[in-house]
Amino acid sequence: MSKVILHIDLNAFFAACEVLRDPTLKGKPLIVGGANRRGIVSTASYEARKYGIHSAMPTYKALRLCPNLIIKEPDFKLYHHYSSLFFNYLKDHVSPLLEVASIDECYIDATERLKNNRNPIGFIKELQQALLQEIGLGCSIGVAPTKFLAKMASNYKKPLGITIYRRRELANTLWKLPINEMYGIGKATAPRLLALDIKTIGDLATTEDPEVKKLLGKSFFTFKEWANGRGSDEVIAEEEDPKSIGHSSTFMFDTENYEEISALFKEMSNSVSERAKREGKVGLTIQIVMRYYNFENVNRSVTLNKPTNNAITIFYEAMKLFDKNYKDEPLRLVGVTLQNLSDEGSLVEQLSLFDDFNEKSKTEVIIELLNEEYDKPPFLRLSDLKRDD
DNA sequence: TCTGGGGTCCTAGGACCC
DNA sequence: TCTGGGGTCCTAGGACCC
Repeated sequence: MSKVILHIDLNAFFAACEVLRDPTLKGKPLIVGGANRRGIVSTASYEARKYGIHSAMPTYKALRLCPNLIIKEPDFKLYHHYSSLFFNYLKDHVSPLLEVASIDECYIDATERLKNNRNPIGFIKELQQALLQEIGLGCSIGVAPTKFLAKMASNYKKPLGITIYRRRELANTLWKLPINEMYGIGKATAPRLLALDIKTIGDLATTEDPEVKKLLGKSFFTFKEWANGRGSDEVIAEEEDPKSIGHSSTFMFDTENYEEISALFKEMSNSVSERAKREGKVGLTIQIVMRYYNFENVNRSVTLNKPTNNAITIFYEAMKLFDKNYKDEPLRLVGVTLQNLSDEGSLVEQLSLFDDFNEKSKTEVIIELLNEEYDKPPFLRLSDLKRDD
């Protein structure tokens, strides 16, 4: 028995929130994004899109396209507020069987809710209107028997679209779309599929070409199932535990300055620690990312003996990774991520505090204490001190 | 004046164990 | 002599999504 899955996607969500806070912005070209020299557009209002402005475009380019563009720096507290209103409204009025897909989109299993409804499309139209009138948010809704099809359907018409994908009509609907519009196929894979003569989603749905299988690996079967209407229809209401907690930041200007770099590592480590503590998580693995001036990314990670969310430990391990791996070239971004997360206070974490002193060399502990005491970026490199003496 | 920041998942090689 | 094969963990890189 087929289910009725809805995918609901808020239109230009961040920009819409800004308009709700300041109604004088309504109808004006507006973006939410970075306002500094390295900022990019996160969301463009539909008025701004008329100028050719779109997400991921550098802000200075957007400004060139539309000199009287209004720029708002992101305010995630505001967005989370409206996001919660949106999800709660849907849980109350459609079904609690709601899966959050991101801050501005979700899946709902509406099978039960629509079972005895003689006019399900009418219900969905009214829902869309109600979200607009009562919360002030426009959305596009996809209706289909699987999550993938619902997602593709909501994407088909924006803003304020309602699109239905039925299994028996796929060959005349979904399959006609160009391959780059398929969820999961991005800018690296699309051209390679085109080179293998896979031009549409229908081409992928029906191919058995071994070259295509080789290119997509395990995903080949997943994508084929999706495109043929046999993807998952399980809407999972529980929110999942985060698998990693990370922060990264781009320098205003590329830098090779050790003090500047370590100061940013410290700031990122502190943010990671704070958030991990707030969420009651500890992590076993600490990863850093260094992005060089030429966009080359280098990741390095280390797995500890015991999980942590301590700011000093995270910072210290991050700097050790940095010292060991940094090649003296200008950096544009650094980041710190805590991985391999578990719940704080779980058994694994209850190991003796004395382990700190057994597992670390005296030098390491001294550096930690110094940094703790003065609460400033440690301009000490580990190699500046002699080990274990 | 090129290109943010938050994530998840997959692949592939090497270490290590049995 | 000069060599197996499976499983798991760790690490690094990359694709993709919002």
